[in-house]
Amino acid sequence: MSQVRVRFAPSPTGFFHIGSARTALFNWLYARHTGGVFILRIEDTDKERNSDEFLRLIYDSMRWLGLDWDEGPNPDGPGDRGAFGPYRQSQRADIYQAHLKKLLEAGRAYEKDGAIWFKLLGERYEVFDEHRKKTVTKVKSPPVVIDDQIRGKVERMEDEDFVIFRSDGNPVFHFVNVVDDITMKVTHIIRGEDHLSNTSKHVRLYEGLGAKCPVFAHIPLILKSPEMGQGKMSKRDKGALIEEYQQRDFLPSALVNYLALLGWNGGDDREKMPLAEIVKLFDLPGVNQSNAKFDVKKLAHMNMAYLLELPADKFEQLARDYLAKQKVTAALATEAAYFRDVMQLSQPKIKAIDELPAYTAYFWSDDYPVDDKARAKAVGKGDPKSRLGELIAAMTTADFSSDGAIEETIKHLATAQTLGFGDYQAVARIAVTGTNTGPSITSIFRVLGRERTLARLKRFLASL
RNA sequence: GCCCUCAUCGUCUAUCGGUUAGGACAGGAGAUUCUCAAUCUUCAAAGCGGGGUUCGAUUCCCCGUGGGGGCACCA
Repeated sequence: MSQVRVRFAPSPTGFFHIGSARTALFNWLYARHTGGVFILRIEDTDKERNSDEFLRLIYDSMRWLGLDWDEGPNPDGPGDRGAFGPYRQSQRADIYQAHLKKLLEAGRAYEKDGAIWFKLLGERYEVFDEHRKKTVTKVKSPPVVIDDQIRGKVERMEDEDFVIFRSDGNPVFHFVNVVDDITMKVTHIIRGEDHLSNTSKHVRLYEGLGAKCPVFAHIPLILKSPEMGQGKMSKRDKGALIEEYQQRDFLPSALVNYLALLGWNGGDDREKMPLAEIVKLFDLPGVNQSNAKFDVKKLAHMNMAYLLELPADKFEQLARDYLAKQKVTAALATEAAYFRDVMQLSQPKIKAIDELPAYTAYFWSDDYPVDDKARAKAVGKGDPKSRLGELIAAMTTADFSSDGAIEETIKHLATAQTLGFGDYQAVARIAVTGTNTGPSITSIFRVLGRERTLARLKRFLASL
């Protein structure tokens, strides 16, 4: 069998969202699985709504997700890669004209009301359409049968001629889509189920143009999560844009893994899988038929799982970039070793990189926010003044070289006062971090060092 | 309104006629522990309804119901 050629064909008329990303991913996975070709085609025939900004966003999002294309526009400059270009519809006008000419000559297209219509084969009759409140011309023809790789056989009646060139001279989606797929030799069309009803038109166009139909595979749609409401996920929904996850520095590998699982499974219970494994297992029969609701929580969990196993130096770099982006300059100004220590404490504790600025604030400056509720709670029980006093005394001479040493010192102190470690931990934590959450108090002491730890403990004691 | 499509825990899903209906996220409880996470153990949680077919249906068929999509000189 000849090589698989699939395409992802977005139009730069809006933000790049989760649904588009998943369609792109499934096409990419199928190409990689079969050793085929993945084509990126830009459907920018709608001049009114196109923008370069959105085009840029498509390139950026695709590259961020790691969905590299074998053929398509060159995102970094003019020109294309691939032998079947150009890959932007706005540059293919002559190709559409040539195909239109073919249809015209074959008597399969005609002009009416300034537009050009595709002519279906069969006996014509007039009927009044109640819903549209007008008389329409119908054509008697056998139903179109689509043999869909995911849906099975789908029958649909296509019984009205339809416009292929608007009166302004521009071709419509159905026409350019089919012409491009023919001329780019696309073998498998993997796209959202929202196109299933259009497919009968496309099949007729293939026939009209004397081309063989590709294999169709209509994948289920991604719906809003229950919190978002009802219906198909749209660009307006919160959490629907790829850009958002990119800005929050989610790990693309986690997002890709999550997206792959939305409507597909590899046949067993495994969910978290390396991309290579997904590529190996991915196939069209493994794709579900029912729509899936997007679950932000599960995505967050996936991201955490990937974050946890990230090599420390990668995490550190990611953190540095994010903190720079968020203009947390105090963090970037710290010594490399100190920065690394803080990151080592943070990596196992946070779920996403964007928690980092708040999670680590007290490491960068002595002027950090204090959680009043946590403060009241920590100070409200026992004898915080005495505990702080004892702690200051003990820490003045303590060994700060390891967590264990600090822990020993505090435990020793606690035993001497017939108290527990916790009696010191709570008040120490609020004193040096301003919060009641975070890494272990011993490691916070160690990383902050004796000077800062003592200064903060004293400052807090004085405020009581 | 017409056409297409889908239907298992709250959510994502496994099961390809015979299972104590499994896993994951979220939720509850517990363990661990210096807090919070993580981790481990554990609990609760599902076959939309009605007809068939069959010795036997979550699984196959039909009818409802419900969800989703499409019906443009948008893509």
